[in-house]
Amino acid sequence: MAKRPAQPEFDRDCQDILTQCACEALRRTSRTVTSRYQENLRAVGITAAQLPILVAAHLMGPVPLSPLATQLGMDRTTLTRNLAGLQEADLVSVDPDVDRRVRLISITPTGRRALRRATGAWREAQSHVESAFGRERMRALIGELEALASVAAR
Amino acid sequence: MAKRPAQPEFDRDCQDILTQCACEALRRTSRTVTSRYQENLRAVGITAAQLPILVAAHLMGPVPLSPLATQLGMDRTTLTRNLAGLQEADLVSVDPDVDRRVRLISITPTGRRALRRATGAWREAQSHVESAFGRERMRALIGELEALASVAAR
DNA sequence: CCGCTTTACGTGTATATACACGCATCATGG
DNA sequence: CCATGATGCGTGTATATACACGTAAAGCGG
Repeated sequence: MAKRPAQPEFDRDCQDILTQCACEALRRTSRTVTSRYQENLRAVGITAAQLPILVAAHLMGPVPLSPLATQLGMDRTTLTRNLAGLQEADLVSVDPDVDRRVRLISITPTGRRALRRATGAWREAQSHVESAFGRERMRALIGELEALASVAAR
Repeated sequence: MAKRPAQPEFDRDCQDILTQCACEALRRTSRTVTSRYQENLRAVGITAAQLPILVAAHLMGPVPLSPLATQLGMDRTTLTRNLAGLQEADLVSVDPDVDRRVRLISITPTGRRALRRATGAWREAQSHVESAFGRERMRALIGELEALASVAAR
């Protein structure tokens, strides 16, 4: 029986999805790198997703949920869910605002102590990666990631 | 009362975690870019995480689960869970091997048809990003991501 | 052939992510 | 004031991710 006509376009797309797709490359690298950092954070008892939330809560003081989510580039509802765990562990507090629609996020004293230990663990992981990959090279890469995010943002 | 002694190291780390951390930059960009691609794939009925699995199953023929997970740079158990949905939708099949420990993954005819429609939707998203970000620039970025993943891999 | 190790995999559990939908509160024009 | 639209959030649901642990099968030395 005769073979189907070749569809070089389709085959090329399939290859490209594994080797040239920005989404897939990001997701894959994200998985791998997250594991590395998370390994260090495990001893501190916080996750790779919680660390930036804790930091932002520390730096932005009492801040409404939505601006915090925007700052972190994550969905508002994702932040709501992630905050539940941090609140449970008494690392952040969620308080009412004068505007009663708003919930103000802030870091707690316990959270600040955890953050101090976390930054140490984080710097270890960061240093390892910087050493192996190159400090300036990583700065450049992160700059490109920000640029790509800007392009992809709506 | 006297202010606590400044801890410039801690404050710098906090800033760095938001602006210089490879993990956070990757996770954030990954979220944003995934949304963009997923938006296009929605019409096809598959997710951004499912697409590379479908492609790899297509290209690697009947392949054991673990090598497939390695190829995709994801945890073996994550792939198991993700395959459940694809199997449910009859896009991939999971069959026994002569070695009865092994489960062989392959794409189904239905999966191949879905993949054809998906590649079209994917190329649209990919083209948009390439246009806005620069084709060669994106190639370079993806190369750097692969290099970083190699560094972070154990 | 048998016991031990190694390999390939699934499951329980926990967290992460985000869309669709709905609710309460605020602001504003009349 | 008050109706109406805009704003800020939570919840239901579905998927994604991976660690810890357990199980079955294969390999292997004796």
